[in-house]
Amino acid sequence: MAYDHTEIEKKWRDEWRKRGTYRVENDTTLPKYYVLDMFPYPSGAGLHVGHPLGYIASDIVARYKRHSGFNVLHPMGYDSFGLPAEQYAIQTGQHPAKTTEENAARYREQLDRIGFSFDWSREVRTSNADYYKWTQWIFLQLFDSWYDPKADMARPIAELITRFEATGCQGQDAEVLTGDIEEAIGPFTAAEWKSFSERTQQMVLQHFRLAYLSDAWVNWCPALGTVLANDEVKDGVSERGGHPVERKRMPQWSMRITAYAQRLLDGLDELDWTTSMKEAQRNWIGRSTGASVRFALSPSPSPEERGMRSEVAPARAGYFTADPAIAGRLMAHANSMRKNPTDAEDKLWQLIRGKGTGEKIRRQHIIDRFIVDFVSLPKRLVIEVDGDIHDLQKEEDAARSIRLKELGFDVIRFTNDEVYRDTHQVRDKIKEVLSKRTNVAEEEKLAERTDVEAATPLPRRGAGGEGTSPSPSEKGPGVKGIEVFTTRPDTLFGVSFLTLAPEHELVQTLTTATQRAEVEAYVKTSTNRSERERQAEVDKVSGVFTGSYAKHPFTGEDVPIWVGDYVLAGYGTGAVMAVPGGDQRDWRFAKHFGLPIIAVTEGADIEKAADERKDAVICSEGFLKGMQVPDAIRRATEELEKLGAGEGRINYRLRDAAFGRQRYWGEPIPIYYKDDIPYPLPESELPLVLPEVDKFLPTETGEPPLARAKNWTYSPLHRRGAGGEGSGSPSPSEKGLGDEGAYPLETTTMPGWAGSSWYFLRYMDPHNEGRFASPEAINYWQQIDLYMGGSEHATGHLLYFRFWTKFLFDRGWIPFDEPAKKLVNQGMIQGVSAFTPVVHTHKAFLHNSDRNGAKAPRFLVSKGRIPQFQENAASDELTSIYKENNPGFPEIQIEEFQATSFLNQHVPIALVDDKDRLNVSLFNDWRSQHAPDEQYRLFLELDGTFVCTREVEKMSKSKFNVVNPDDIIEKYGADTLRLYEMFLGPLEQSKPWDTNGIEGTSRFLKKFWNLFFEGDVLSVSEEAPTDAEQKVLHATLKKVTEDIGKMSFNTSVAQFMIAANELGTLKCHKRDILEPLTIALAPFAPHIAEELWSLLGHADSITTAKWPQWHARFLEESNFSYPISFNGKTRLQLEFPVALSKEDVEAAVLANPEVQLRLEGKAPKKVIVVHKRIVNIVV
RNA sequence: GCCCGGGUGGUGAAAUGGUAGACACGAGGGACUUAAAAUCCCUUGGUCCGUAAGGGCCGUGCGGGUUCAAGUCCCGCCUCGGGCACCA
Repeated sequence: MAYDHTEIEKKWRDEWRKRGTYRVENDTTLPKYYVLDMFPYPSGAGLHVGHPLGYIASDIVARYKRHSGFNVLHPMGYDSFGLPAEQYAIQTGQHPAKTTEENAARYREQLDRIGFSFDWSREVRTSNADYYKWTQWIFLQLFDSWYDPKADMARPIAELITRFEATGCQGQDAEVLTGDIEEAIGPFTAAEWKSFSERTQQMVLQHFRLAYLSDAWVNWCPALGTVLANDEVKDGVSERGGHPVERKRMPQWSMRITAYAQRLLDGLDELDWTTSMKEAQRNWIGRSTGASVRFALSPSPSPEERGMRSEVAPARAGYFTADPAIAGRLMAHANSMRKNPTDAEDKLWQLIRGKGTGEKIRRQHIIDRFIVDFVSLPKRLVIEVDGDIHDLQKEEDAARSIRLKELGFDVIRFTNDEVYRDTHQVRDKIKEVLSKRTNVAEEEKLAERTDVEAATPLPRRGAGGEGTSPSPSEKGPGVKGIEVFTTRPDTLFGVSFLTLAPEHELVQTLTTATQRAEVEAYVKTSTNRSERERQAEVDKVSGVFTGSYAKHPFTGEDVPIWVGDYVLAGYGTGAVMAVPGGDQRDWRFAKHFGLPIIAVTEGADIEKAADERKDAVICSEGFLKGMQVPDAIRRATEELEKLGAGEGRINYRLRDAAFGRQRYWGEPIPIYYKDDIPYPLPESELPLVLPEVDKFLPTETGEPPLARAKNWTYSPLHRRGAGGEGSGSPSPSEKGLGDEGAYPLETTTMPGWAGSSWYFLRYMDPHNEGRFASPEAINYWQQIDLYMGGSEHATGHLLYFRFWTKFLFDRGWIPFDEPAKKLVNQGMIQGVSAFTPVVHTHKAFLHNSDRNGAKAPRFLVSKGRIPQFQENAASDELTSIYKENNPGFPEIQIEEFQATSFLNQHVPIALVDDKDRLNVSLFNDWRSQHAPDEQYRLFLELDGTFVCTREVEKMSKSKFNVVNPDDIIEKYGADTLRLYEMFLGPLEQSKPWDTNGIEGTSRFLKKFWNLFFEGDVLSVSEEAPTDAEQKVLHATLKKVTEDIGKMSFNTSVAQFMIAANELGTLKCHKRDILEPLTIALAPFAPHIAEELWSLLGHADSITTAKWPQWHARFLEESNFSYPISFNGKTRLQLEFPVALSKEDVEAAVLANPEVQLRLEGKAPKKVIVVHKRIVNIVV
């Protein structure tokens, strides 16, 4: 009977479905094994042959483990929220849910055809509300948690509040602060905490929550209309689509992954992941040890020089780090100023509040880094009432106005006197100005945004606001100066200047009047430059002097402070101590601006370059002179600590992860705003279902698409959902929120990585309605034993995945803190692309010729004729064609006709045969469909064929090199496809797909099938196997068993081939051989194995069969054929009994006449005999 | 620039320091066949000597080294792929 893959595979697909063969129970009596493939995004393009590679490998392991007595969890589902479906929705108006559904159905169909043992009853999709309910729930847990560095774990935020109420946040306790704000928040007492308004308290808490709202620099991608996480940006463009990305500051939900930096690093040590994967994560986390060094400011320049109040600068200078604390204080201050307005302010407020001017006016509002007295956000008008103090700071006010102007605000000022004299007149004046101003289209957005800003203590906000004169606690000992981070404190004596990032918050403060214009211009241009531009110009040195000086902590000398964009705002403190003698970047900066370069290490040639060696001796003057670098680092750190000018410090490159997306197709963030402060939706309100919208675009005012939804609000007293029915009584906490009505809901949605950060847990218990997964299920299944997926997820998914797992562990929801014990990356299967060389017409025609409107077809040149073209031999031919096509251009001067340069144009690989010959008629058909308007000419070989070129590259639709598994399956069957993908080479390696090779595995299956048949009749004998047959069987079982353990599937397939070939030669049709072999083959080729199994008379599925053990006794040989080598070169083979001792082998070898002949009578210097291996004779 | 991987026939590749190229594709030759497909058999790293049987030499990116023995270990380079990148 011939092997009919189509019929067999269909039969067993149906049968498996019917029988529920792959259904997995949470059966706790069996040992468990959890095999997981990385979550696929169901793209519209469907699967190509590269996608299933990892799935096949993991399926083999899953099936093998099942044969070996494990209860195996091997689920599949879809990461079904994401940008492509949404982009498609924007273009076509199709709801992303619909496209996603269709794509998933197509994926399912394709996956089913390959014969995977997935338990589809456990399928999860991130876009299903019963799934994302729990994604939202986890978000709420993150929002409700802070990271306690003392316990080194996440804790409920309630504990923090209790602590604040009891002891405030002081001294040692201030260390509790994590991440960006670690050092920034000023201490406060319990009493102060209690006196804070609800608003202020919530803002302080934002600094601690693991999911928090802040104003942050983000990667904004205008083309995608959303922010991107760092790992989604590659080389300054978006990973998806390659759109430019710019830096932008905006309110943003973030995840405090930085709190976990050290644990994410440490955890790697115990994981069985590839080194490259671990290295990528280590790199991304980027831990570096060094010291923080504080440079006090040199005596401040006079107020005139500085252009601002002298007391502000040093005080502010105490708050040098990325500085939410100041903002926190600023807000608190703004609040208190609202409560304690000046008389004039209050007088005016009473008139203009409410609808007094026809516009909503806010008072004491933070804009950028200033608190303004009054503002109309929609009309972008700032109203200032100046007290006497302003007379002293005209210049600062001017600077402030400039900054506000940049942001689109105009400022009108009134003096106290004016207000006192006639408040109404002032009001009318304001009304008049307001009425002339156009309402900024983004009214709503702006109002919200700035409110959020105001509600959020912002990093790097600080200096400059009037009335923010520092409290006593901000002055005094707290004043530290400029803090820098360095990994080389040993080079401190080589510091010749400091450099601040242009975004550094002290730049404004430190800039002297004379330098102001230059600095501001510089800061402006460098912040406006896109990331890409900045990256492209890394070799360009730029910077500007602020005019100020800092004090060297050891020498006390004045060190000039510069601004330079080679310093990154986001790393360390955004400031560096420049050691041009020891750091190449500093060196280039110093060279460029003629700053002094001090040699720090012995033997350095500082004229040529900085010396960055770490195995050197310090030579700069000072107490470190003569010390080895590592010793000097230690000593310098100690000295800094003694002086209170710094301390040892560890820095991470890892940034907090941007979490919100200004997009529709994602999980809604379960947050509502009351008084602009984010509050968590009560758990009972989950899931917060993604609302329907009329369009999937941002609103006219630039708000995310969710803002289009009707009633996108939350009313504590009226339950959301299901038409307001069953309005259960609100919980006490809900009551506490008051009943003012509907609060706006958050309009950004979660990023793609949210749902995929915990999906492995849901598979354990996918239908649980009361918990993300039951503790029983989690305790049983535990961690993933084998996680299979692409290495491109090294710094994105896999880091967040580990982060959420650690978090859930901290809060006691799961009993382990790493998701996947073993990780294997399958390589990429590349495509083979075919190209037709095309004459580069610009080179050919446009040379020195007037060519307006001239047309020419594309000249496609067969590979073999290229040399002829390059020698210009075809130019007459081309010229005539060119003239033919341009009858209106009789006088075209084709001065020099050269077709020396060729471009490669993709053609579908399917149109090219295995000798690279193009099927011209199919090609013509394809062209007429694909580019009907474009003319072309083919230049054939002399034999009339057209030969293409080939290249291996990524498999993708646009390169016309995609091979669809469906086609392969139709022709050869799924089992052949599975075997071939495994046979192609080592799993981890990337390799090109070449369909030609598939014949080999296809033949193998036929041969294997034929072992069971004689002619057309099933013929399996019950005869006892011979030793030779047993040897084939057991050698195969041994090899395959060992290879599966090593995930070396290509060699196991080769071994199956050897077995089939040898058993074929032996004409073996014996059950005792074939049956175990069939079980061993089952994980690789499940359909044919299942069919043969049933033909062997089994009613049960082969998947329940026990894995056959191999026995060494069948592999024992009585003789071994020793290779006899002379000086390591094998010359002959001699067979001896295995039992023969080394000495006997040696004697026998030397006695051999051929060996004697080769020795030419000389005695060998040495004879090495390795038992059952080799004999080497040294002569 | 830094950090990871790789580099073996025409191709995909195999090889606990112990016979380099298993297995497969492709190619060449042959059998069966009216023919083709399918199937089966033989040859297939390069090169030289030989009519032949057979034999010699060279070969795992390059150059050194360790060893009785190196694709495998060590040192230095070249090169391809991936990750990170003014990260102080």
